[in-house]
Amino acid sequence: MKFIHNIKEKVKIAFGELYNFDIDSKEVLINETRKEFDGSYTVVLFPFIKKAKTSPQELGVKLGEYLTDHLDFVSGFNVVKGFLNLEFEGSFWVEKLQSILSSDSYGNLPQKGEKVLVEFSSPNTNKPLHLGHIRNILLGWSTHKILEAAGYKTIKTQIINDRGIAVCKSMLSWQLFADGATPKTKGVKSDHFVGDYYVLFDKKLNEEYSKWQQKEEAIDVYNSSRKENEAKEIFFKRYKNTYFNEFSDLGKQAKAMLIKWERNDEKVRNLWTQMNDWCYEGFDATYKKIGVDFDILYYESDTYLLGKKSVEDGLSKGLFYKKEDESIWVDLEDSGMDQKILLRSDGTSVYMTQDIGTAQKRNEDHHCDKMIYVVGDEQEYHFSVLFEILKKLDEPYSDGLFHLSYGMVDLPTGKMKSREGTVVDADDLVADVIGEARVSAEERGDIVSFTESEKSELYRKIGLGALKYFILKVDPKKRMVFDPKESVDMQGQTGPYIQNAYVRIQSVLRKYQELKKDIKTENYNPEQIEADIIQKLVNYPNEVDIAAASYDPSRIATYGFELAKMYHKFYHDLRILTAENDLAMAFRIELSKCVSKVLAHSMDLLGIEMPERM
RNA sequence: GGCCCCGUAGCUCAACUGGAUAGAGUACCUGACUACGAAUCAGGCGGUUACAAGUUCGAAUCUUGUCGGGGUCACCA
Repeated sequence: MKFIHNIKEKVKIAFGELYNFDIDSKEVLINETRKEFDGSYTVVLFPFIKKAKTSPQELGVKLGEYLTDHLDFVSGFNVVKGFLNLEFEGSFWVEKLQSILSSDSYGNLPQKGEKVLVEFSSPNTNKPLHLGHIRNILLGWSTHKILEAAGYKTIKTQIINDRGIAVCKSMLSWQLFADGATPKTKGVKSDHFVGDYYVLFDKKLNEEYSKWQQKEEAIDVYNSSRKENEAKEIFFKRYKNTYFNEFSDLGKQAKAMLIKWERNDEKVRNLWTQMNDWCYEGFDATYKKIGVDFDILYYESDTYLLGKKSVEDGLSKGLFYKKEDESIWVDLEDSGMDQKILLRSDGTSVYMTQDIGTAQKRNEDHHCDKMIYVVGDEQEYHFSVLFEILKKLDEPYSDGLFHLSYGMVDLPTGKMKSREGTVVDADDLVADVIGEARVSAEERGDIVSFTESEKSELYRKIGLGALKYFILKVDPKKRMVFDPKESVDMQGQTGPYIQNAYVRIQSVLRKYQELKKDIKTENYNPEQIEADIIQKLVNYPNEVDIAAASYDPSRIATYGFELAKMYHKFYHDLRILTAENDLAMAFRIELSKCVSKVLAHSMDLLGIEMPERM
């Protein structure tokens, strides 16, 4: 977008020459002209009318004349209120198209020489992935693609929560109730198999809890700990966690198992390895289906002891403090936060300790300039605290930390609640969208020549294209409603709509191959819609840059739709292979090629693949 | 209750970070295939940007207050 910069510079010079005042060229605001007016780009004049001591109209005309005279690509102008609309030479757009066409990496920005680590997904190994993970995974994947395009080196990682009481629940449940069953003997996908025992644990615990509530012990607890007027039901709902920790037999067993795990008990460790392997096998299948992978994995079982040393170091430097009971804390009240515990009184670590250690380990491993954490917005406070602590510790990467916080995914019926069984399973979801794509594709019947495996590959591309677009088009930080019916729509602002624009172009290009004409297009004078499309194409690198800087894939999603929409209109209004003359045909082929390149590039940034036919 | 985020067409989302008459999709109504692919295109309907005040040339966007929704305030992760 160098020419935008040139315009700004010329505006600065013009103000000096015409009105004798000086500005910074950065103060000049240039927008794309709204489509109800003539012109391509618009200079906003309001900020300068005081200094110019004239009316917006006169300033606009003077400046417009100056720019038309001094910039060869400006062919004319019009002034509406305080807006100077600049009209561009057709040859300018034709040249721009040529330069996009000849670039084989259009949309990839120059290398920035920085390395960024992107953490996403990060599941627990006690149940399969669900819709919430899907939003996380798609955002993380897309963010890494966008950063790569923007010139960063990236490392995709996750922290796998493979230990702790939740994992022990599944393990214990399997040990008590499975009677040696395996995913194979049950014929169930292996991560779902593990999840089933997690659910079963909760069921058994509830049974145990209900029985306990009849006992005298429970009634004593109720009478002594309830709030005023609190009904039994409500009290016991609230009390469940305490029950688990203090009275439950299953709870005792699970906690005993956790302790054995920490002591490296061979039997427990073997069971743990087995069940985690089942999870990983299932997760990998899901990742593969979605089309994502990771460069390096971190496991909580390896990292949960990290960070202690830094806390001790921080303590000796006086950054942290120790209470009488030997627990270690940090005081962040100067930064508007609380006091936070970093090490328990018994010397064991907490979540925060671990995250400090993990960040340091990652930096030692990869020397990152930035680290992006894709984690739901319920952990915003945790990450502001973490980042503040890392700053206090003077970590070299601490200015490059970012919590890519995204809103929860709701269903039309409300929140997803695992207890109420309304959680949308990731594998089911993926299977549904692919199934829906099959139905739509078969209705259209343009794929009879496809083999079975080509067909299923196509359904996968279309179904996932619909799903991914549906989720990524929403601004990450906003909570979103996921309507399963709308997520499989293939018309309107959807992934398949964009894929369809691409497919149409491929079809035209295939036919053009047979004609094989070689015509120079530099003398072509583009139609309005053609110039508009080129303007859109020219803006693409800028969009990539902004999306990278704001970690926001939804910008790319919107861009892709707008470009596809313009192309569909162009395709409808103008003829390509049967154009008025060979010059127009050649130009429109070039334009189509460029559009298909940018569509494919932008959708690739979202993890959406383009079929050649559909 | 303290702090943080959000509130835009019936529904799902935009609005280049303070710029023009707030735009798309969907749903509903209408028109365009003996067209290079109709998963398309064109038109209609739909808004006091939750409400109120303020800041200025100009506010969905910034400030304050009210109402409504969510999150978070563990020696859990």
